[in-house]
Amino acid sequence: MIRSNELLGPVSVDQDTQISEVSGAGRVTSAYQAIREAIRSNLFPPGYQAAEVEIARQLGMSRTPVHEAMARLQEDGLVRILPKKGIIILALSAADIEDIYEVTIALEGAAAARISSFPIEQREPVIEILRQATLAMKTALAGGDLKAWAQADEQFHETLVAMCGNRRLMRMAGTIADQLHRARMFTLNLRPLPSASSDEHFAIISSIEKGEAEAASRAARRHRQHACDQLLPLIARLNLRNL
Amino acid sequence: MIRSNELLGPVSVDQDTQISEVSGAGRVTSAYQAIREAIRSNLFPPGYQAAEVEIARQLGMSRTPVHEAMARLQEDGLVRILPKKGIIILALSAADIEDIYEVTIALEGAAAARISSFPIEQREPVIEILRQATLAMKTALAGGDLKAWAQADEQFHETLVAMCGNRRLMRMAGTIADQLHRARMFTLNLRPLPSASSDEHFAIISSIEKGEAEAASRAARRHRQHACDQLLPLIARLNLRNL
DNA sequence: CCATGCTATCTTGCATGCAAGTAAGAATTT
DNA sequence: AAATTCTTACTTGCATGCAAGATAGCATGG
Repeated sequence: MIRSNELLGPVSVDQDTQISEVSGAGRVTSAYQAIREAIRSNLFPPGYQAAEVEIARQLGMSRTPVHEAMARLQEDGLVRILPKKGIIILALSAADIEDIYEVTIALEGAAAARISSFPIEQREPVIEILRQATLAMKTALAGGDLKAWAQADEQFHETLVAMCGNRRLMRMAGTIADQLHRARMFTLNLRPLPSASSDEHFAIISSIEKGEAEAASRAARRHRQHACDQLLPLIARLNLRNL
Repeated sequence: MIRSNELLGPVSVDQDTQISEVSGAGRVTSAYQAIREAIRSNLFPPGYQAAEVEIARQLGMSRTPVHEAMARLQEDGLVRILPKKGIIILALSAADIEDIYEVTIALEGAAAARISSFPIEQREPVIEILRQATLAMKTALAGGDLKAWAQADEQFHETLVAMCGNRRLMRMAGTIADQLHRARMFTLNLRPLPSASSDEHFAIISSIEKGEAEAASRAARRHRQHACDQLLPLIARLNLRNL
């Protein structure tokens, strides 16, 4: 059983092992974001078993906010609360990834469609950001900087949902996007160079520019579907469980 | 300001005003479901201002589970927690309805596509349920029983997402569907008879039966889009704020 | 040596207590 | 009478206390 001390530092410096606190609205939000980031960045890897009181200590707060944050994280599908036993960071199975992609495909498709139906003066700045991000992808790929490529790619997709104006969609997509992040980072250097991505992005941008909502939706969905089709066999073949 | 006593009963029987408790996993879930149902059924109408302690009393539990349930309900967009002031049941604006429909359209489209890609032996029973629900809609409509029609319609859509096998999608769609429920019930007798719905449902069923995922997705999306296009002008025209 | 039962400990679930912030209304002043 | 200040009651946010369940390890009996 993996315990916190083995991962966050030796016992002797236990008093110092604190994950960075995020100042925000309340302690619950603070805990939620901090834990989430810890999971996203793999500081809390899948299988990591934590106790509320331990995380609370690391965050410098009582169990209550951590308890509430964990409930939210379980809702998000990131952790599993085993009653009277503890909290375990969940791994993502291949089936999970497929489900997550399916939802992402649906939501991003809707976001692309919505942006396409904006008036031109509202579409213009969005298109500019999307284009910049895609160009950054191209240059990063040309320079062999996969990490920069991934970052630019994420910015493209984040922009797509962040700019669509539908808050519920944004929240849902955001929640789900974090879960993909880990899987994508893990397989980043394992998969073939994603050279087609830029073109697919440009296809999405082009449809948005022309105001063709249905085409933009389809292009966005096709793009994510391709990514999913590339990622899934990799995970299955390598029998990657720790995502 | 609307207070609980005015809505849930006179003061003299305060000790008896309890909203039905749902036995389940824990008190948090119990509170969540009970409050959610109270909102859904308009027992807690929009604008209703509640205090944690009051609801806790009605549910026969302490503030803590109610507090956590309320946090979830705020996440769901059903209530707003005003710090140090109270909890207010939110109304749905026309823009909210539009956003909700947009997400529903995306998710149900994905669900329909997924079901279409099932092997035939798995598709068969789903199709049967969908067909039954649609037939029930037809007979209800013929008999002028709008309430039965709405129930059958909801069953159709619930089945679509419940059977798709993607839990994340199910949860998201479920959360959002509840928010539509109120609006649909309010406008049920105000809108023209939804005679086209059955045919659109049959179109969805047909595509699923043929295993045409993309067609099923499109049919499902078009159907919900039509419903949205019918509902929104009504809400705007009647200046309905209390949804 | 192995199996079985017991105990000590660790876990969450929830109730309660306390602090801090808000608003409404009473009391006071102009 | 009107405006202003102060008090008081009520709200959530969070810490803490306590109970109940689960587990691991030890002791005990075979």
